[in-house]
Amino acid sequence: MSVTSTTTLDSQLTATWGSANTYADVPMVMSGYTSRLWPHDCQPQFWSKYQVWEWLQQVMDMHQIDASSIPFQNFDMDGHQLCSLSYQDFIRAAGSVGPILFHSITELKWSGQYHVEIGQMDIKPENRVKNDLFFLSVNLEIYDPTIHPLAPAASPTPSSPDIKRSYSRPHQVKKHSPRGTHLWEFIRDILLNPERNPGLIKWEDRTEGVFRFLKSEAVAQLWGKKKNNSSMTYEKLSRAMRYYYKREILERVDGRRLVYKFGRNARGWRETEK
DNA sequence: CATTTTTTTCCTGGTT
DNA sequence: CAACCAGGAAAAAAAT
Repeated sequence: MSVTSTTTLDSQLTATWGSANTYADVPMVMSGYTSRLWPHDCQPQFWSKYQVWEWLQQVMDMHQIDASSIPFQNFDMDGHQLCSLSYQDFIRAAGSVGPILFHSITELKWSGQYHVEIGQMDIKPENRVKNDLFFLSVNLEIYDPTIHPLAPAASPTPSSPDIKRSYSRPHQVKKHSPRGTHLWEFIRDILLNPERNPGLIKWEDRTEGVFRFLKSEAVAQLWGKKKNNSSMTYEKLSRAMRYYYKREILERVDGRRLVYKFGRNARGWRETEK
């Protein structure tokens, strides 16, 4: 293969997101979206201890903070208790990471849209480690816009002995697509996180679910980063996108290049989900 | 561990 | 010409 354009998208991306990813003290406040996706009753207030644990892991992951830097024991509580903690409580419980956690939970509280699946979750410590290594191995230091609030994120799950699917409820969560590891979800999550989406993809028609890639190669690069595949290209990514037509996850939009449209089988992108 | 689903690679050929 | 779009094939990766 001939390595054609080796234009460093890295620099382009890092330049765009720049230092915004260094969380000295909660810089960007996501005041952006007012969406209320996922009508799930998975608001932090109702989280189980286990879910609180997951949330912790995810936040740590997305900020690339070593999980051992905060005493998890301090968060041995359920969602209700977690939500009642004050900013100071967070500082006390997690030190310098406190603000980040506080910011995260605050966001989740008012937007009530996290969506963690308590059903079946593979619980393997290895996954955690694998994820951490993944992040560490990534040369780019860009902030992955897809791992925030509504994104289930790549991080599968940490291990937690007892509390597995303890949560009662006749028919557990029916969803069977954990992590947001699918391409279309990745794309969706970028669209849903405008604050951290430096013009990579843009809504063309928000209510119709039409969007357009502004920086095709950059998105491919980001996708590749997530899949730990540095040779991802838009050419290849787009092939995968085209397979979604058949499954009606995407609808074809011809004529306009780099434009796609969510189909009836794509969920979670509407501002006011059913 | 086997099967099925998704994604990745590669490619030929057409289009903007 | 460069950058896309369309799909077919086949292989690799992920799920289940």
